[in-house]
Amino acid sequence: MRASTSSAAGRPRSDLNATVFAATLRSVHELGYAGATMDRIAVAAGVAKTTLYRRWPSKGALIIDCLIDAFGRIPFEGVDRDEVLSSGIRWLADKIGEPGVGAALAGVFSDAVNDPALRAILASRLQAPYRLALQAELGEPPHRIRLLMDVVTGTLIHRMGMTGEPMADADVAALIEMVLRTFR
Amino acid sequence: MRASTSSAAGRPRSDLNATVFAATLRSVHELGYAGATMDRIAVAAGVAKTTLYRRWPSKGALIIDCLIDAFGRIPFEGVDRDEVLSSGIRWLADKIGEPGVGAALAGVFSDAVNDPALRAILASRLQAPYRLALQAELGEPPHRIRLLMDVVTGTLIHRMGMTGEPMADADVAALIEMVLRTFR
DNA sequence: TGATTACGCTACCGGTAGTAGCGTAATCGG
DNA sequence: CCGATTACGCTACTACCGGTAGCGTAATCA
Repeated sequence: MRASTSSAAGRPRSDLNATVFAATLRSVHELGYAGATMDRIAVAAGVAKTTLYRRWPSKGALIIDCLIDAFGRIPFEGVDRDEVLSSGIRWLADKIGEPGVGAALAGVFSDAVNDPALRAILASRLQAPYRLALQAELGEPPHRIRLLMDVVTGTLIHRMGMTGEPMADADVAALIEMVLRTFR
Repeated sequence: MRASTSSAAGRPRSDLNATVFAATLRSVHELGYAGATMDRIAVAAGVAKTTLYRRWPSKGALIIDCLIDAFGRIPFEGVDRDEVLSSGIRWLADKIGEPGVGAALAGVFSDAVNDPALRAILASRLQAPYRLALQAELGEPPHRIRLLMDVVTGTLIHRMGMTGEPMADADVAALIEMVLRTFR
């Protein structure tokens, strides 16, 4: 018996998720979210556009999968709540500062504002895991976690969107200070 | 001598800014930011699409002017900093909760993320006046005001974008509480 | 009345997300 | 080795949107 994830018959999918994700972030970094068209991403990945649509139902879904891959899991570090919170916020700020990640997040977020289907994917696949992990780690009620995520993510994205640059370290420190006063 | 704003010759512009702004917010409210196309806004306003483009250079510019009109000036209320801050945050939350305003703001914000020209308009025409007013009212250094606006606006938009609904009063109160702990 | 400017209308361009269909390549079980 | 099956590349296509060009007409002023 073969591994259950591999179907028995037919040509297997070539292993190009990593290639596509890298090409996606690179395209977004160089051309912006709107400029990173599906055609260009396909060319950058050395893949046919139709192949992208065989694997992801829409551009938004591709970007979200790309972001899930880019973010990974939160590395909870530290012993007390202060350290966990501040390291988590710094981790998110750093990730958003990586080339393409912040712009991709802001772009797909804004697409999701008026696309309920995409919003559902974004909320369930990208945000929910972190919400649950934070809830388990901090032991706060759900609405507190929601507010925490709105404040941290919203602030970082807003800065990125208004300036085009990720938030500077000094301001991240001020944000941490502010959050700690409420959630410590 | 005539009023300096009225040029001497030619057919005068008909007074339809208010009509267009109302039609814009209505369209965004009913169809979302992406669904509110320039064609539809024109039809909703009873105006030709070319007339819109004679007055606004782009859809984003129209939305921004519409938002400037919708927001107006901050009504600073209260005697001490606590009252000024909390009433200001509540005012912004209420405005964002008005039909179409939140979606329009989120939509144009996301357009601006990857359109530097639009971002410049957004920053200078919509955000700067409030930044200066807050600076004068609170007497805080510029980077503190920037952080304050990122936190408040970012949080409200993020909630709106992730849920499709404006932030509930209880959470607005919690946001105010949090901001006051840092900026009081 | 003539010059000037704004408006409505139709038609158009360039570009983007997403789809259809075909030939071909890669893998399986027999 | 062979047929079935599935994935891939490619070309062509649709539908839609932001934005523009050009023309006839309406409104205003000198």
